[in-house]
Amino acid sequence: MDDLLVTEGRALKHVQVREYVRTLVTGAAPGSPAPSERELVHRFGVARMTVRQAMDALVVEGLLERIPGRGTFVARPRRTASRLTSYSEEMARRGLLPESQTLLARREQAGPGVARALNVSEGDAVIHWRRLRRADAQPMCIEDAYLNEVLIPGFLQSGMPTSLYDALEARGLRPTWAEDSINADVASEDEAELLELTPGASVLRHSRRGSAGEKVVEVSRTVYRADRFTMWLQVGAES
Amino acid sequence: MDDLLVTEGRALKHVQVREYVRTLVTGAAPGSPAPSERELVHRFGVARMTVRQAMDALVVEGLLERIPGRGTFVARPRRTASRLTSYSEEMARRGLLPESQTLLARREQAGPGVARALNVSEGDAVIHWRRLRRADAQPMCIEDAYLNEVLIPGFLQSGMPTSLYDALEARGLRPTWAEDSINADVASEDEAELLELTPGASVLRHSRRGSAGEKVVEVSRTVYRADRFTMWLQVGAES
DNA sequence: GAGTGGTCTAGACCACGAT
DNA sequence: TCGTGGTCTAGACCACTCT
Repeated sequence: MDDLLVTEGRALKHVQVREYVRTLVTGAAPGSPAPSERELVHRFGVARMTVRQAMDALVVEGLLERIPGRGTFVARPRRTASRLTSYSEEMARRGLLPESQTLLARREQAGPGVARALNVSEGDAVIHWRRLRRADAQPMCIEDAYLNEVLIPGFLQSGMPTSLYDALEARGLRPTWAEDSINADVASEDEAELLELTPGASVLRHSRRGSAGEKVVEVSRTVYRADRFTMWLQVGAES
Repeated sequence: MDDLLVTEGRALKHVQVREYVRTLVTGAAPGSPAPSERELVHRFGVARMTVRQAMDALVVEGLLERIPGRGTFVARPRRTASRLTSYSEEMARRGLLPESQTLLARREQAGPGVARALNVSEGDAVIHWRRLRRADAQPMCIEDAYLNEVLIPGFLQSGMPTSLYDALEARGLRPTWAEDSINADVASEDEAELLELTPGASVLRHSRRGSAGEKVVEVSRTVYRADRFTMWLQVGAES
């Protein structure tokens, strides 16, 4: 939120110092020295506590590392839990070309399960979006996404986007938090036909409840061809 | 109030204030007010910047939340990515009784795949621990864990623990970071026999590379009965 | 108007690392 | 010895909330 003030001419001093140091430091190799606190005091004509406030923020961010008696240095990037990735991003990471074919996109009344997951009342309007997704032209998965229409009015009318997560991000609603469940199963007849499998072939089922802040924005169920898809994830955080 | 501080002979002032506030605040309901900064200034006879340093630390920890013009309050606990949980913890969470039967526990020479994953050289000594794991007396999964023997000397001789993660934790090596891969498959004949399945039944395969700090401490492959196991996980972090 | 947190100053002394 | 970050002081003004 402080960042918003940078565009204004009257940015807070500690923000000015922080952003100045950030530009110096982004892209620099881990271990490179940052300016010393006293150097920044002279450069900006501010008190040392102000400089420390600026540097503190960057240290908390994980961008800088202080070493008493030596100085302040660019920190080695910390490993943290994965950002939630969209299907497009996932496939791009694997070097595959993602494609999507909308099978269904309409308003529905929320059933009991979807209503509970989306934190809405049964019968409330939700958007149901079903897509067959391919990678390098081969069927990969079928995804049923349910969205809370109250949060994204006019979504269906605005033309369906390529990437759901990009569309949500444009509205400030990209999920940053998700509860997932994953299990192994076999394909139903309908699924097998769409995925070009024989019924009974192995599939991976993935359910997600994705939230942005306090709001549940997405509930989805995806069924993947097990022979083409292995889920990768990183969990935990470096101490 | 001084009573709390007696344990520390020469604690730093901001640490004294921080720990005093922490004791007041732990267990308090989210939204409860913390002492105001000026109140702490008077109580401890310190400068306000010192109090702010103390409170800043608790805010960064996620314990407190500042609301300008109103005060400082106990924060609602933040959602963060799951701690890495052991099998025992996972089953306990589901209300099931975990059991483990060691099928194999010995030193081996690392093969190419395990060596690469564990960051050791091919042929280095590794510990291979294979267990059949049950939940409420029913077969649940087979786990093959590989451990870097250099990090845990005497592990095999010390008697096998019930929980690998507890044993690693006792050595300061509990993984806090993992790279996982998950896919769906069918049981092999050997797996089917141990898991009391028919060959070809659905299973969930889970591979993990778990690290503590910079060290890779655990590489494991686990095969779960799909009819009894659904993986749950939480990803991302609240913004 | 009183109280709160947010920002900021202009100094100070300390422990520690490098030279 | 000199420079570094770590700690600390005793004030100040601001914007904001609550009553």
